[in-house]
Amino acid sequence: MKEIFGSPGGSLAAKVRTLAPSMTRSMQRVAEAVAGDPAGCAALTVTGLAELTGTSEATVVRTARLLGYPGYRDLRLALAGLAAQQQSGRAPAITTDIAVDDPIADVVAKLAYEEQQTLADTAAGLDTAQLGAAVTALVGARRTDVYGIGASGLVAQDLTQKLLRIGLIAHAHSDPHLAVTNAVQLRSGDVAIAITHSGSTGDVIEPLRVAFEHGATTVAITGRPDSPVTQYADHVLTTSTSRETELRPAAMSSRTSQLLVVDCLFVGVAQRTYETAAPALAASYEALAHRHRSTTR
Amino acid sequence: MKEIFGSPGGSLAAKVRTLAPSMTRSMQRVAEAVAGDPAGCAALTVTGLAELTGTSEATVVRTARLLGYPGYRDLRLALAGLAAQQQSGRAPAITTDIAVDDPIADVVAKLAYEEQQTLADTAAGLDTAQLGAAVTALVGARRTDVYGIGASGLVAQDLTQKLLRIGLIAHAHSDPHLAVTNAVQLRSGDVAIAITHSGSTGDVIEPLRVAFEHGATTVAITGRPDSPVTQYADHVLTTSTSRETELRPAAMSSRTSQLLVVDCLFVGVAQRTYETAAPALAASYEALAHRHRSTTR
DNA sequence: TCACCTTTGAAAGATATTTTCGGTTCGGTG
DNA sequence: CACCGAACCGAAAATATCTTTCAAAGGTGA
Repeated sequence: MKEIFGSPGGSLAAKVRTLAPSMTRSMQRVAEAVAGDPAGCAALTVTGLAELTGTSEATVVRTARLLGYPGYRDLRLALAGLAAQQQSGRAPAITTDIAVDDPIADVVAKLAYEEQQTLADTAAGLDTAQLGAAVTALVGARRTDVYGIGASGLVAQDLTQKLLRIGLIAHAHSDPHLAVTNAVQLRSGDVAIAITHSGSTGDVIEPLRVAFEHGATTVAITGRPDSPVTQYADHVLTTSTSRETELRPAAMSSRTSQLLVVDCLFVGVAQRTYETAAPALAASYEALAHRHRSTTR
Repeated sequence: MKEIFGSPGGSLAAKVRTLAPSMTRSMQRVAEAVAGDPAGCAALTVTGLAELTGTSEATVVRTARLLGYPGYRDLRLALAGLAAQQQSGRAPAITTDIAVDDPIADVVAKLAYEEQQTLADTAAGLDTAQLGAAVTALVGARRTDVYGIGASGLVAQDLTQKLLRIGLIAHAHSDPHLAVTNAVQLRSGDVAIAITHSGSTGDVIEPLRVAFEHGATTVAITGRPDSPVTQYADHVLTTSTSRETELRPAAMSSRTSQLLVVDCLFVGVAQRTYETAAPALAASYEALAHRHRSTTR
């Protein structure tokens, strides 16, 4: 029963134990060092390992051979692999909240992890039928107004910027008065989108209501599918709500979630209007090129 | 279309993407080979890899250096580690680009996956020392100016909003003239942050340069660590660059990446100023409460 | 077009690995 | 106790691999 080396993680230590009896004293010293600290040994050259174990290069090579490798070089590569595996094994230790005294590296890891989680949740919870309907509405719209305030306002602008780039007519409003004033102009065939995490931001609901009553197709992007904003929404796109912690305000994850939804809308629209969207994207890219100092070689 | 990139090999693929622009043609060939097949390349000697990529040993070594290793030997060890990880680790999860005729559900899944990847890459590539230094500068700053244009402008605003919420004095500028005008006011102890994916946006570099020359501590958040903007930056925070596809403009992933960096800055600052930040966050939360109708139906 | 700078690979130089080979140790034997 | 042979070991030579140098090729801007 011979095993294929390379795949099993702990096979090296086992192999050392098995073969130890047939090893000479100095070879055992080498094997021991290797089994004891794969990562450390992977960083050493033959000479280094020979010195560490108080033996010679020749012995190290002999040991490597006995362990089944063509030479020390290959043993070393295997050790590096082993070390990496070991390391990755103890990676998922980032389940706790961010603490005040977390080192900065942990903060990065935890934030990244949490945002990834948020994305996964959002994708899983998004109703693709509603999304498709919203895309259809956008594609056929004469004009599109997007309402959002605070952090959601930035998302609204993001969506607007993107839609403009593919030739749609879109405006973002963060001023409630102007938003309502503009909403009055909307009529059937137009689209109004409200972005609010809580779903209860009056300043955003109001323009959506007006748009709704004027016959526009209305979309709500919210984390609360049962909130007030949805009563005026033809289509509701639900963002995920992750628990809020003291150092990580809800705004952070809701933003991530909202942006994913907005990206989906954008790509959906771009797909459906590919004929015009593709050249438009290319054109806007071109137009920006001269704003960048040329650094490309 | 082009090649079907397998699952990205950890952060190496990301590093390759980030550094690709600053590579010469033949170095790119090498980098591509390495990123595409870490396991295969780990089995090759310098000469072998040089032949495989149709280049010379010298070029291979140069590439290894650029990727951050002292030489090819070390790159090779890293590759072996990567290969082992990849093999034992999770399923390949191969993704193809978003196609024009992808059903909407696929679009959601692919976008979510790619953004998650972007987050992981960003976290892996972020220099925590630089991040820590930037946080320290922010904590001690009299005032902070943030420059960003287009999509990056929204990120700038996001950062500003957050910093304001914990009591720091911060302004976002997307008007180049006003940005410069304000930059002149900055002096030692102040902080200026430039956000630009390409690193070559003149309108953002200019105010940073002015701030730099007036003695402010300057930070650049960019996807191109070797771009012009970095010459005026005391601290450089690198965002990840994922490959751009027709339906997924670079702006999308760079935004995700930038936001993570910005969040890290924010949380870092909040940690260090916990005594004042915590009540400030609570207060702003309170202040908003009455803007939300309490109707949870 | 020319001058200048970048990129590149061939080959020299430096390291690391493998092999060779002779000395040493140890156990047995006369 | 001296001797012998086999296994063990490491110094150093031989080889393979990696790194550096340098000059030619290729490109760029004036």
